[in-house]
Amino acid sequence: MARTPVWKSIATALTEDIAQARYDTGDKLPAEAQLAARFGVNRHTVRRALAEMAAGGLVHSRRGAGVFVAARPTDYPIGKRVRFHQNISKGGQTPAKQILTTETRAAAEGEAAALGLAAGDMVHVYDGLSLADGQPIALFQSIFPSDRFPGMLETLEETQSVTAALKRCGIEDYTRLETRITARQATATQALHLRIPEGAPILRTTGINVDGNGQPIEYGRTWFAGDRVTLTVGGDA
Amino acid sequence: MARTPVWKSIATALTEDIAQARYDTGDKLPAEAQLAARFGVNRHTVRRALAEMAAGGLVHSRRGAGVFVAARPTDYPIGKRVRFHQNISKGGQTPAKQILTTETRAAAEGEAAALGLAAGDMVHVYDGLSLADGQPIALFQSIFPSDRFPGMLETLEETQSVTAALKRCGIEDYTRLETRITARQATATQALHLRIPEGAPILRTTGINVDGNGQPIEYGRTWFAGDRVTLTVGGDA
DNA sequence: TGATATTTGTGCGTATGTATC
DNA sequence: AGATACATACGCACAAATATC
Repeated sequence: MARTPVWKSIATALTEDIAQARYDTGDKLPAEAQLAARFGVNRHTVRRALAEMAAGGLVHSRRGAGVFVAARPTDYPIGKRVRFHQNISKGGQTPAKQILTTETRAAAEGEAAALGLAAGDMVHVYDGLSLADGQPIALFQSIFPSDRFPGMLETLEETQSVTAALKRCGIEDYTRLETRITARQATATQALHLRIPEGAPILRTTGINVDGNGQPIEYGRTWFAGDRVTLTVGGDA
Repeated sequence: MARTPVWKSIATALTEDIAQARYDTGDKLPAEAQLAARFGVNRHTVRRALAEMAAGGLVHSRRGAGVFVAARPTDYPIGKRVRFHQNISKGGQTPAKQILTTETRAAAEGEAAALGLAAGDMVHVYDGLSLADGQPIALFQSIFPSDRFPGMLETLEETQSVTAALKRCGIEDYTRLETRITARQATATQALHLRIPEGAPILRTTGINVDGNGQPIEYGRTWFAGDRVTLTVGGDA
């Protein structure tokens, strides 16, 4: 078996340092020469690690000045009420969304099952990109029964907010039944959107949101950039 | 109503076979030609069924080798009470643990902070491997304040159970404060223990367990093989 | 303002192990 | 087995941008 490249372990070590807030956002990392000394390697090897982290958007360097922490991993609470806008704002970051596609089509088998629909029933599909402080955090796909929310897509394109769109459809509140989490590797398209290297770790969550009567109203899948997000369970859930 | 396609019934028949453990994980299914004979259909029809199952992740095929039963992802509930033995048994699988190392040493900075200790206080460290149905699913490290649980390591080595060891130390119940989840890539050593390719996606969770008075008693980190585990939040949490 | 030290960016050369043809 | 390509890692030198006194 091939052993892990030194530059990769250095990258994870530094990533860990940043995640554990040993370096804060905006802080300058030690100079490359110092890091090379600390890890006992050549400066090139440190540079390879920093390049990887820069590709992931974790740091950025300024010639003559130093290497700076671009972003600390965002905390994203998972619980009964999952609201993107709230989650990001509460962490002191600025949330934003980009619509990739919206369409209305027949539900696939798994989608229909999740929403309690019959196979072939129509659904609204909302593909998008979530950002925090301008940096892409996650790709998501939200699926709604179109029977129940006929004119929903227009509101969604206006406000980009699931909560707002559902509210206009008469849903005052909704809660998350269950969230399922697995780890995957980024495909080429995912990597492109999230601006991470291909094959980088991805947190995939799937969840079903229900209205007050326990009726499923949204089947959502989200692919988080693993380096930039920490999902949290409990605490304030 | 159109009657179900033949390929679909074949897919469900084979899925049933796998669910009833007639074929175990990792087993090779009979060759497509043999399956075609068994079901009395053309090989193309069998292939359509296998394609559906492969899309669902149930099997995967290797050209020239055969079609193999993919490991069924283990559901692992994350919530207030996280118990490895319970979690695995409830899913109908057989839990097991392997001790890798146990030691008592001074706490690192982050560990001390998590447990509410002073820097340099002594802690018990328990490194191990968790298995379900004989297949490794996670590496873990549990850290306990040694002041409070002096003779804990012996019990731990006997029973391999955190819950049992804590019980013998007078802790009847404990709950999880918060769980933090990120995605990483497997290092060489992790890959070796978990028997996954290096760089494969890993789910890393960190959590703090507290006693009835909210006093931290365990700081635990776990690295799940992302392909083999689905963390679930809510539902029965 | 201006000289100087620091720090990143770039280029070239060398060596080694691994995978592939 | 041999040839070839590729990734990793080290070492040295210098250019360019920035910080500091």
